[in-house]
This record gives sequence, structure tokens and C-alpha cells, in this order.
Amino acid sequence: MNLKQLADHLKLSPTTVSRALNGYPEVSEKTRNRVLAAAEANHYHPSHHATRLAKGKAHVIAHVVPLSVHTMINPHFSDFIAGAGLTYAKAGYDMILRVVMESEEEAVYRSFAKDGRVDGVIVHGPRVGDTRIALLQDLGLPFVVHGRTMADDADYSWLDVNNFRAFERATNFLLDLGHQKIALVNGFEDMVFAARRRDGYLKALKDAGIPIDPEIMFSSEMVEPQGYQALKKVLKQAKAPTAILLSSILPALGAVRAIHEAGLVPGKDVSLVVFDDQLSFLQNSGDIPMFTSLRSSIHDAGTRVAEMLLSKINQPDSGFCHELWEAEFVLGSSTARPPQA
Amino acid sequence: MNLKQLADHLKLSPTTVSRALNGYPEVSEKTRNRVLAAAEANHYHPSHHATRLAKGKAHVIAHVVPLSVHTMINPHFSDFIAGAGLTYAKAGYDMILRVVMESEEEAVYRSFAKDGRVDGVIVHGPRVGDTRIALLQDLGLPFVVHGRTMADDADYSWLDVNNFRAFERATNFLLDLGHQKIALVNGFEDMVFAARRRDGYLKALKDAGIPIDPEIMFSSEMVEPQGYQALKKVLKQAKAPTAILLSSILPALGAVRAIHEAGLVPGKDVSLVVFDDQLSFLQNSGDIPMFTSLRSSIHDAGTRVAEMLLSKINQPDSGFCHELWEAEFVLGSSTARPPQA
DNA sequence: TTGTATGCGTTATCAT
DNA sequence: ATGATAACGCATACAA
Repeated sequence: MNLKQLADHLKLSPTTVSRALNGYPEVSEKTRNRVLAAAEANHYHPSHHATRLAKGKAHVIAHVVPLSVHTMINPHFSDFIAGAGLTYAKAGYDMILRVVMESEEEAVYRSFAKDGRVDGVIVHGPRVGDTRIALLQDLGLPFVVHGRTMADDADYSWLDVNNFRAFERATNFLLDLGHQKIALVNGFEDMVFAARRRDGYLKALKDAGIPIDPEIMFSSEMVEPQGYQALKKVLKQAKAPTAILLSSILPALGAVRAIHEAGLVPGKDVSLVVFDDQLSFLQNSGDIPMFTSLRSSIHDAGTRVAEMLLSKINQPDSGFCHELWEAEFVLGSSTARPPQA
Repeated sequence: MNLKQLADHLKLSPTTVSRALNGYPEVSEKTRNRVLAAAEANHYHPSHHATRLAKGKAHVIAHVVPLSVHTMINPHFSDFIAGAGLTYAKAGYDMILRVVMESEEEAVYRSFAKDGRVDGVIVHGPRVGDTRIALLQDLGLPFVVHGRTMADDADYSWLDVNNFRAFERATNFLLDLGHQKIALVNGFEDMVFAARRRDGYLKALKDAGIPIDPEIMFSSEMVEPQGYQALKKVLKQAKAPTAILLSSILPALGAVRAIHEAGLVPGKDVSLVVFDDQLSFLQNSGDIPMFTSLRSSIHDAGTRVAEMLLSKINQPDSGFCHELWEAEFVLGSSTARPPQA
């Protein structure tokens, strides 16, 4: 059943039926009710593509996820997408998830910009020297970035966590406790967020006059085995670190496993500070949380980024929007003074 | 630049240009090359909605995820979606992720069925007494179920893991080792997969003549704290279980944490068998994996379910397709004979 | 308040 | 091998 058939059935013109359905004021209450009832009774749903073609708006947001070396569809991503997805749904937007090989990514953006199937996109996980932002600016496709580049971040909209400050702060906290040897278990440092975290860590060490030791700095995918393997290595070093800074709860769990296997106690023999994205399935909460952490909800970030994009789409001339969130410091039971101090 | 403009530019009719672009055989090679070159040069991309309207096919698959009591967007889901998404992309399909409140779920399916915006849907996590399957059959919208109902599973397509057998087998393995008291840390048992797992566990206990103890059976969301809390409870019981059967690696990590805190050693004082979805960020691998497990890749399931749906859409009369995957038993280092045996 | 005519950008049908 | 014309199903400017 399409609009014309419904109109014929009601002995009205398609125009009037369309107006009644879309809430135009000029149609009489009587007619509107007749139309609404008939639409309901006949399970009428307007054709999506016809509507979009006529209106010129897609009501769709795309998230393009490059399925590259380090898989982007990970638990961090799923919590982010849950927040964003709910926001879209509430606003009547659909969310397209487009998994692409890295080589096709540019072509996908180009077609999105031209074929009108989406109104905007979210850019995930900007890398150092990322070319996507310039491309999207060039294409004129509305976008918001979760994260930002290393510089030149004024001429596009983004939401980011102050990763530099969070890790500088975490390092200082450990230094204040008396730790002199602090390891870093970081994500891939070609990702901007990870690079900034490293820089915050290095800055704090430098300010404290502590030499950098590449042997206790790790950078790879933030998964459980990462933390396990890093601690296996580090714990057998002659002068092992007494504290570890980790980029996610996932490697932190692996770290705890390795520490236990070595017959040591986390939060006593080895201190751990973790960046906590508040992943819904790994709640680090309770009165005294398991981990001392810097906390910022990636779910909330997804919600907010989605809101930013929607308002950008509905008010194209509203200028750029920047939000830098400070992570919250939370004292847990994974930190103490170093053993010998 | 649209088709007409491109045609004018080339001094050809839109028809010919369309044919050249879509690979119809009747257009001359010379013309085709001219058209292709001009399209490239002018960054021409056909309007998505116009194409879909004219063709009557959406080239879109939807995954409807009810954001209900137990959040469906979890790490299991994200690995599933990664597999499915890549399959769609390869086949030139888009994937819509629609997050819905449970109350609107039916309305969403109804509109999808009528408005032509999607060609088919994937049904996630069927519950006991799930009404979605009957609804979709009624609506005539192509679908494939990941999982299946408790009965009547002949008249729709599904892919499932043999959860009953996996848990029966795991229980028998522990019984054979000499364990008499085996706890179960399960997902929500209103989900069919969890109900089947429980039934497999109960069957094995019954066959061995071991009484059921509700005090050591847990059913809730499969997250890290679930395993932690369950083991906290269980370990302080007078006659504590010597083995635990867990529905996911996530609670297993929590279980390990609780065991360590109690000063015990997993795989020695307490044995653990885990259902391992092979979550990409928690690899339970290596020569001797951390956990003894029943293994079945949820990523591969996503891939296969997507393939099934696509072939169903392209051959609507091909009948129903059923795949029951057996989980692979993998011996790890988390199991041993019970301490006193 | 309702209807007519036209456009949205393609593909499909039928000529030539 | 190419073109004119009619769908596809809706929205909207303009008329009545």
C-alpha cells in the first residue's frame, strides 16, 4: 500500500493525505483523523527511499570503522556506539556501521559525500598524520571527531579527553607516593590519544628529573594479554618497576594475572594506575574500586559526540564545537607506597 | 553533478550513461570508456536514494538491538558485528544498527517490513518465549536468527552453537576429574542460550546422580564482577565447590580475581571451565591456554549469519537453513583433580 | 481546506 | 548502439 493507493481508498488526493500524515496545520481535524485511522488500519508506512529522495535528507549517520591492523571494533568501541546509537534513535536517525578495509576508506567517504545516503559521519580514533579530517573538510560532509589531531584542531568539531593531563597527573600521583620506576603500558602510539598519554607521562618524569627507560614503555593493542606480557617482562628485570600506568582496564586485568603468577600482590608489591573508560562489562566501581584510575565514560562520550553531530547537521552555520573533558581521579586499592620506601 | 548533467556534458542521453556505468553489454566500448572517464573526473556518484527507489532494493541489513535490562551491546556483540559487518561490506551492503527501547521494537520491525529501507534483519539473542520470530514471519521480512528458540525451530533460518552439549560435556569432564561439587555461573536464563547451557549442566549432574544445589547456581549478566561476586559467595560456603563452570571469559576473569584474593590458586584449588567465544581482546590462546574451555568463535558466527541472510535475500525461495555448531573442547591450565581427591 | 502539476535522480520499457 | 518516455513513491509550489 502506497500513498496513492491510500488516497484512492480515502477518496482524497495524495497531497492531502501526505499533509495529514506529516502534521501540516491546514488540514481539517476530521480529515486528519480519517487519514490517520486508515493509515493505521492498512499498515501504511511511507517508502523510506521515496521520502528521502523527495526531501533530500537522509536521516542517517555513518560510523566508518577501518578494520585495520588494530581492530577498531573492540569493547571500547561498543560502549561508545551504544551511547551514540541511542541518541540517534531518539532523534529519529539511523546509524550505519560501515566496516572497511583501510584502502577503501577514502572512497567510502567520497561516495557518502556525493550520493546523499548519509547526513554526516563520526571520525573514530584519529591517528598521527590522519588524512581523514582534511578529506572530509574538502568534501563538505558534516563530521565530528572523537579525539583530535596533534595540532590544528580549531577548524573542525571534536570531543576529546585531556589525555595528556590525565597521564601527567597519574604519573605525578605515583611519584608522590615515592615510586621512582614507573612503567607505561600504552595503546598504539600512532593513535593520537596514545601519543598524548605518553607525552603526559614523559613530561611528569622529566619534571621530576627521572630518566626515561624505553625498556619499561610498551605500546601495542590494549587487550588482556598485552598487560600480561608486559608485566612478565618487567617483573623479571633486575630493578623492576614498582608501579605501572595502563591505558585500559583490559591490560590491567592481564597485569594483575601476571603479578599473581609471580607470587606478588597488586596494590602492595606493584602499584597500578589505570585509565578507566568505564566499560560497562568491567565495572571498576564499589566503595573502594579495584583500581586507582583516571575515569571518563566512553559511553557518555558517544552520546555527546552524536548530539554534537546532530546539532551541526541541523544548524550548519553554527561554527565549530570543541569539548575537552577532564578525567576524574579515583583512588582505588591498586596503589600504595613502593615496598622498600 | 547528477546523471542528467553528466549526460548533457557528454552529449549523451541519461539512459546511455546509466547503462555504461552499470555495465550493460549493449553499450559500445568507446562510449563506455568516455562515460567512465567523465564520471571519474567529475566525481560523479549516483544518488543512493534515487537508485534504491528505482531498483526497489535497499542493499541494507539491519541489526535491531533492544537496549533493555541486560545491555545487548556488549563485547560479545561487538565481535559478532565485526564479522557480520565485514561480510556486508564485501557484498556491497550497508549495515544499520538500530538501538531501540524494548517497547518500540515491534514498531521498528513493522516499519522496516513496510518502508523498504532494509532487505532483511538479524535477530539477536532470542529469549524464552520470544515473539520476534513469529512477528517477522508474519511480516514477511527476511531474517536469520543468531541462536534459536526452545522449540519449533524448523520454519526459520538460524545458526546456533550446541550450548546444551557444550555444557553437558564440560560438566562431565569435571565429574571425570573427580569433582563432586560444581558451580554454574551462567548468563540470564531467560535467554535461550543460557537456558540450554543450564539444562546441559543439569543433565550431566543428574546422569551422575549428583543432587542439584541452587546455592551454587548463578544467573545474571556475564560481566567481570559477576564472576567475582559469585566466587566470593561460594568460597566461603562450608563445603565450597571445587570446580566452576562459567558462561564467558569475562566472569572467568572476575572469578580468578576472587580466587586469588582468597589466597587460593586457580587450576589447583579451584578448577574453572569456561565457554570461550574467542573474544578478540581477551585471547585465551597460547600453547597451553589459560582456561580449559569450550570454544566457538562468535566472530565467525557473525560472518556466517550474515552470509546466510544475504543468500536468503538473493534466493528467497531457497528454503530454511540451519546450522548447529559444536564447540571445540580445549584443555587449558585452569583445571585439575579436586584438592582432596 | 483540498487538489493539480511538477520535481527528486535513477532505472526500465519500448522504440529506433 | 542509442534515445525518448514512463515508472519508482513521495513532497511541495501553486491553483482553486
